[in-house]
Amino acid sequence: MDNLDLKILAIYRKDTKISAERIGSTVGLSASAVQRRIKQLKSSGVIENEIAELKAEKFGIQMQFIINVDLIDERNEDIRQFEKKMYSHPSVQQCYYVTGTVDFCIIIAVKDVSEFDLFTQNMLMSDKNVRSFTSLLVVRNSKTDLSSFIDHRVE
Amino acid sequence: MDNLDLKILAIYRKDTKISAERIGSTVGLSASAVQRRIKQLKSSGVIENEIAELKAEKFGIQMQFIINVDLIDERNEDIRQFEKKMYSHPSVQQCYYVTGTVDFCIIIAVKDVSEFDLFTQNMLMSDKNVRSFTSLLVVRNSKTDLSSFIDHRVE
DNA sequence: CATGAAACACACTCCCG
DNA sequence: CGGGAGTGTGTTTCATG
Repeated sequence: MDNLDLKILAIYRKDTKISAERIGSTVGLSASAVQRRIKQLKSSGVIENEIAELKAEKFGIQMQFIINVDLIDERNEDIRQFEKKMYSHPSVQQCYYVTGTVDFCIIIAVKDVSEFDLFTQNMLMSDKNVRSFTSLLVVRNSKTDLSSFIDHRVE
Repeated sequence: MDNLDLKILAIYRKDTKISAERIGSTVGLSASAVQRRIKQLKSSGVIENEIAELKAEKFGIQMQFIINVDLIDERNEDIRQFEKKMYSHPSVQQCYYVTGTVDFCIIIAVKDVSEFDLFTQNMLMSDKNVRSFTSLLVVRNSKTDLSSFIDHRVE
């Protein structure tokens, strides 16, 4: 993976529908070469998958919460069970199993406060293995993921 | 947006390279109809963008941390400034501005502990407006985002 | 060994019934 | 909505350096 690959990734990552010809014209390569490299990046696993990001508001989702959860029993089995329970719920976006002052950091997306309230009641308060949890309401969040990482490494 | 759209989204969201014909054969529609609907979903903004997910390990990234940050001054200007600073750093994946016991919840991806140490020194400890912060090491995390939300709503 | 150009195949676009 | 002709894109092959 050389610098040309990074340049291609920096563009392609943000928009997988862009044509290889356009990428080539900005990185200084023919369309064929760009397509070959993208294909190679896929087969080598650098590009894991190509997905569509959906606008949550279009589904009535208006709020996000970050919830830090502290469990009582922390055996491997308990951890797995809690994880599975979280991922089975449609509101759970992310479920991080962490080490530190808490055991889990989960991010949920809900319609309104009452849906959040229902979530905490049905998924956390009623769980005998949940010792405590604290919630943070997300006011603003701009996704980036690996974007800046790649962009900072190009050229 | 009807149930057919949801069915299409559930498939297309996970793999934007799948052909409309294959989607059509599973949802019971012609390729033309599927393409029309996808086009409509894009123009209406339900599909925000189509991106590639990259394997962090291929870039030497092995660890993730969740850092909860408490600021001293919380005027709009201070908030914006801190946000901007975070997003300018290549290790920052997510930066949530939240209300609750802390002001920010940021998620960073780094190569090793020393890179994490450098981050806290250069970005947090040296920041005069950072009152305190606590870090959580991510042990395990399976991405889902809106996946389960859509999948739960299909049919 | 990777590149660029050309022939090919496939998927999307658009129009029409 | 489904099917067809037309267009554009990715794929493959080949010759070149």
